[in-house]
Amino acid sequence: MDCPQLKLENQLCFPLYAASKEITRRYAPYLEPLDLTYTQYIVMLVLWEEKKCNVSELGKKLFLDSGTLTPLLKKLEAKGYIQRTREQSDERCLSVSLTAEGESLKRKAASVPKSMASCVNLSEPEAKTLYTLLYKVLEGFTAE
Amino acid sequence: MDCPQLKLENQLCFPLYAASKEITRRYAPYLEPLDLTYTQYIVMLVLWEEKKCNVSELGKKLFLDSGTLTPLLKKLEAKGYIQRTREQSDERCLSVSLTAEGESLKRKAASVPKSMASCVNLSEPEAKTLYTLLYKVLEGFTAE
DNA sequence: TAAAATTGAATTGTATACAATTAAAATGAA
DNA sequence: TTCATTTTAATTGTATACAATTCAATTTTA
Repeated sequence: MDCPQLKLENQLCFPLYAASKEITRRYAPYLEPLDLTYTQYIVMLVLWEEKKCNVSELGKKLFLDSGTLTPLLKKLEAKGYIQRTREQSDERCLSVSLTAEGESLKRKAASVPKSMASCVNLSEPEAKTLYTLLYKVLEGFTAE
Repeated sequence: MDCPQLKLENQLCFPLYAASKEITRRYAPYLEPLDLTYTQYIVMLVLWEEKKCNVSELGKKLFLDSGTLTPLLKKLEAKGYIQRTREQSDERCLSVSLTAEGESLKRKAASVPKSMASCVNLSEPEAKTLYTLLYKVLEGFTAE
């Protein structure tokens, strides 16, 4: 059995998987001064934009479920970056919002994207193409 | 603070992270009949090509370390797909090779790539471009 | 309106991931 | 040749991920 389609080099999934992991790993040194992991960082990105968000909204935006988010949000709360409160109007919903400390952390994070961009060896147009193709893959999925 | 560079939509890392996770997740139904997870599957891809490989070689090819591979390889051994033996010439090295059952699993796996490709909503040239850009990112990293 | 269905988080269980450390084996230098 | 160094896996500890289940709150329906 030759099966060229089973060769690692013929998979599209693999460089996607490997590149994603490598990028996440290389974020760590830049995120460590903020006391954030990569996943915690993208949650903070949403909150810096939205100010307030419940768990299911976070999950939809970030492709994460409550099994991942619940413990992660408890950690962010323990660090003092966010508050978790039940919504008055619907006690099922957990509302997540920034503390003053969480808000001020945004200033320290401002330099992270530039530092990371310099790690990725792509030209601006290449990066844009990659971005577009990745979103096309994602949207092709959500279409189901 | 406006900080456009901190918006989720301006990150290249995020669609990479999300698309990778989604693809991995969508492999599961196709891999379940093989009793393989995604990571176990890519280990098998290497072994179907190489026949024999030690842990550090696997790690280099797949961007995984021994902390991930050691327990994963023990599971593949427990399933009866691989053998783990110390090399005669250097007892530090653990040689991983296919059993007859692991080898014959290749036949059942042959249809997986085509099934997955149909999940990804890209034209052939788009997929090729994506592939090339992802490897460029990966190679830019290994250059350090 | 009371029961059924749905929704939103939390919990449980399994499987990665990776940093840091450990331990054994092999190599190299004095 | 002996001891320090290096190499290779394994182990430990922390942090995701996600499927499946549970549980409480809300909504829908008969």
